[in-house]
Amino acid sequence: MRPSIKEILAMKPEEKSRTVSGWVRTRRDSKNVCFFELSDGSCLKNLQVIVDKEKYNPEALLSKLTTGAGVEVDGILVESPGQNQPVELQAAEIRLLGEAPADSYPLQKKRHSFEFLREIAHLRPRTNALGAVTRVRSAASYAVHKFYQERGFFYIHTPIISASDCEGAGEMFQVTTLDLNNIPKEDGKVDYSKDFFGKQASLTVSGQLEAEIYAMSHSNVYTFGPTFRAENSNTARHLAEFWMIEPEMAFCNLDGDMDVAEDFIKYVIKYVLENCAEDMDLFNKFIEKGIVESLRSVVDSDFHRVTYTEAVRELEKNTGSFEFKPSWGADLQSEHEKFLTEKVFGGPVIVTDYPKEIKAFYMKMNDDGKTVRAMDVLVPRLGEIIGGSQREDSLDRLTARLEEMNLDKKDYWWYLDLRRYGSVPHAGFGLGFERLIQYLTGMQNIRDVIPFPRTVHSAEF
RNA sequence: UCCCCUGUAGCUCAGCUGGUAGAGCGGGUGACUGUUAAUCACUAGGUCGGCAGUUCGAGUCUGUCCGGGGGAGCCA
Repeated sequence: MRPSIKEILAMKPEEKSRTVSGWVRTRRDSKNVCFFELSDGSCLKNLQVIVDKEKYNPEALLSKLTTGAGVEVDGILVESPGQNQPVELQAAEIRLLGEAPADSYPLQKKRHSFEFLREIAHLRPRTNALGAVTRVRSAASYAVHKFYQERGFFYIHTPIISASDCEGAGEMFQVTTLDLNNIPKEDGKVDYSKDFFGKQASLTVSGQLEAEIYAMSHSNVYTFGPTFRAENSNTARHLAEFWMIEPEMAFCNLDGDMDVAEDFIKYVIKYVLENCAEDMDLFNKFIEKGIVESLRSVVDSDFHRVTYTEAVRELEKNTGSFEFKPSWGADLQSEHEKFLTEKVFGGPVIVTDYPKEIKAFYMKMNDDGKTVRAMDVLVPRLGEIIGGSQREDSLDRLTARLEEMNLDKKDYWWYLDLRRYGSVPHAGFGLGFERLIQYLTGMQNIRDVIPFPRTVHSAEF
């Protein structure tokens, strides 16, 4: 393989000729020289190529070196007299591989709005910002695996298609091979015995319950895969298809859960700051001023930890600044979460021990009988980035909770078996990967941190 | 799903109380000490989101549909 532009930019000037390939980002022309910059996506910076027209002047070809064109250049890497780059390529021969006619190519050498770029998601990774997001997302993915693998966690592939009917974490996308124009029915209801799986099936909304199975055999496990929610939500932080990381730890209580969550977020931040410095600099300058400094301080300080009850008490001191009055028993509003992270604590906050009524059936009950061992990690700008809990490991209490919430025990037979055989304390959480990328980059809309966003009424590309 | 804002040139927008359209950038052409958001000059681009209505006259007012954005809820 030919060296990437990232590698070439780190090289010293050399005598022999080399070949560089990439796409033209910008061109500047004057009488005797022509400059154009090449990108191959390997880094934010471009390689400047200079054509000395007195030595080499393929006029017809130069006019086609417009933004977006794919080219191959033979030349010598020389020291650059310019200010912005240590080296540049002195072109000896240029081959146009694929032109990009300037009168129709949508990307121009100017700033574009993210809204516009979303409409051309097939071309937007060629821009500086989206290109940087792409590299940061890749680095963060690697850091996720690295963090868990270094700690002896096993990566579990939980199913994408779920027929277990007990996830209940949100509206689900149904998966079917039935002919929707001619649905088989029995007693007026859909006859799912005729469907592919012989029962109703959906895309997963969480891998947690299956991850718990493996936590009960391999102690520490994690999942990292796509997740689907058919909610009709229309915000800058929701997707119908998103990626979620869900660790699950046996012999672990809520405190251990919080420790892992905090270490995990800090680890990924640190990894990205160290390995994507150039891209982070772009976000720091143009997307969210000061983000690098604020992320650094997050790495160097402890997350604040408060109980739900304490948080509500804190909010009640400032009732005046809210549209919705905080009150014990009600879920925290977005404005409350923002207030806690941005005004009260000025950084990430972990809120624990929520009222059982506003949390899922599987969370471990506290001795007070009113609250559960839940925790949400809230961060500035975004709000909730992690939701987790210690799981109820008592068969009796879990059964009682199912009954209280009118859920059918039969649907949870294998989940209850985990409490019937060798049940031990365990805990875990779910982290929305795109929200983490938003947090890292400062990108305001979640649709711009995933290559192909799926949202209500939108599944283009 | 609810509330608010918005839809004018390829892009980002201006267009006051109704009189059939402008800028910057981008494109093209030319000029130009090696430029780097290059610079300078000239130039071509628009059934003003769709439909219907009020009016002598609608980009501008009304209704409606479609698209986009922000906030809320649901959550990760």
